[in-house]
Amino acid sequence: MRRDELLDAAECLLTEHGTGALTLAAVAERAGVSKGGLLYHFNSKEALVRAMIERLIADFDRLVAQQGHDSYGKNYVAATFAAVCGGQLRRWAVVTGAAGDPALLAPLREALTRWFREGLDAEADPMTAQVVRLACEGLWEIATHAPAVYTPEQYRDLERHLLSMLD
Amino acid sequence: MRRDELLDAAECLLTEHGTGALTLAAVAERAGVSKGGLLYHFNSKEALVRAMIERLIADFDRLVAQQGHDSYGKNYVAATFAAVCGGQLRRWAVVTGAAGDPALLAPLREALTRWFREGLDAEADPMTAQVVRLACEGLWEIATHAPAVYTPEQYRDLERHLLSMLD
DNA sequence: CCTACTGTACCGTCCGGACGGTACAGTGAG
DNA sequence: CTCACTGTACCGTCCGGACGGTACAGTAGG
Repeated sequence: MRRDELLDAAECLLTEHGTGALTLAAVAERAGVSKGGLLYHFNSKEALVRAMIERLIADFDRLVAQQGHDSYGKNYVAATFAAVCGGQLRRWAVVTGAAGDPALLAPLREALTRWFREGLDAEADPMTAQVVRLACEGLWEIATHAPAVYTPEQYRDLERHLLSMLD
Repeated sequence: MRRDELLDAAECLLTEHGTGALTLAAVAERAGVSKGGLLYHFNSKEALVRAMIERLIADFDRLVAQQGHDSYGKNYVAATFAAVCGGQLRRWAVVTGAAGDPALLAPLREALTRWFREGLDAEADPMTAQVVRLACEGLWEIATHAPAVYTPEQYRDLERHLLSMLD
């Protein structure tokens, strides 16, 4: 699908040069496509950003589902580390892209609420489970903005520790 | 200081209508000032955003220093909850404003690293201390994007719990 | 007389979006 | 086999508008 390559190009621009660089012309050039070609797939800039948000949510849901633990909470932790350590840090970038118009963030807000509530009743210690999920959120922030804070080994230790907190 | 009112106006626009609404004309109008008057204080849009970032960092540092606990970690937790529960959620908005150019975020990245490392050696259980700080980061995210997740009482419980984790 | 503005008029640039046209790979009728 | 037609995937150009920034004349307060 050429569509995905266009979304990739948009994400790259966002992560590398910020929202100011996210123009239709720049995305098109990055993807090796003309501006007209880009607008064929996404008939407005808003549609492009919306698609980025939707793909982001779908990808993470898929990642959670792929983990093989025995609770949603643990799968969520594992998916977070898989994404963060795998260098898939586009989340922040995509979100800033959508920050131009708060309405575009609505699907993400909804997803965030879902990620936070799902399977919480099944947890043995709800308070600890919440702390773990909050820590996962925080991890995104740190990995994106202050990656020097943790080494790969520390990430592994942290993951193990968070998973053990859910036992 | 009139300068602060201008920064307030810019933050309001950012939180309410997103980065797309942050134009010099709009900020001036919101603050009841002419565009010329705004440019008298901040001679470019970049300078305005930079000032917002700097004020954000300085304010949070002050808030941490105002807390009366016996460790930096606890003061950090208390300051986070004070800011989040007090409705001071401009952090996210300000950051998106600066996301137009990643270079503007450098001071914030530095502050984030500092907030994360300061007093970590003095903690009895470093791993737990890190989890607590990560959870604080996550709290910003949740409070900003999914405020319905927690009631005021849950915030209080969560704060008490995080503080107790540092004992 | 200086500081802190106001107000207006304006410029150059950039950006989103619209539009018309092109190439080409099917596909189904006869 | 072929001709007509359809849908997909683009290209190149153009325009209106918004935005950042400049310039400058004026003014009210201390």
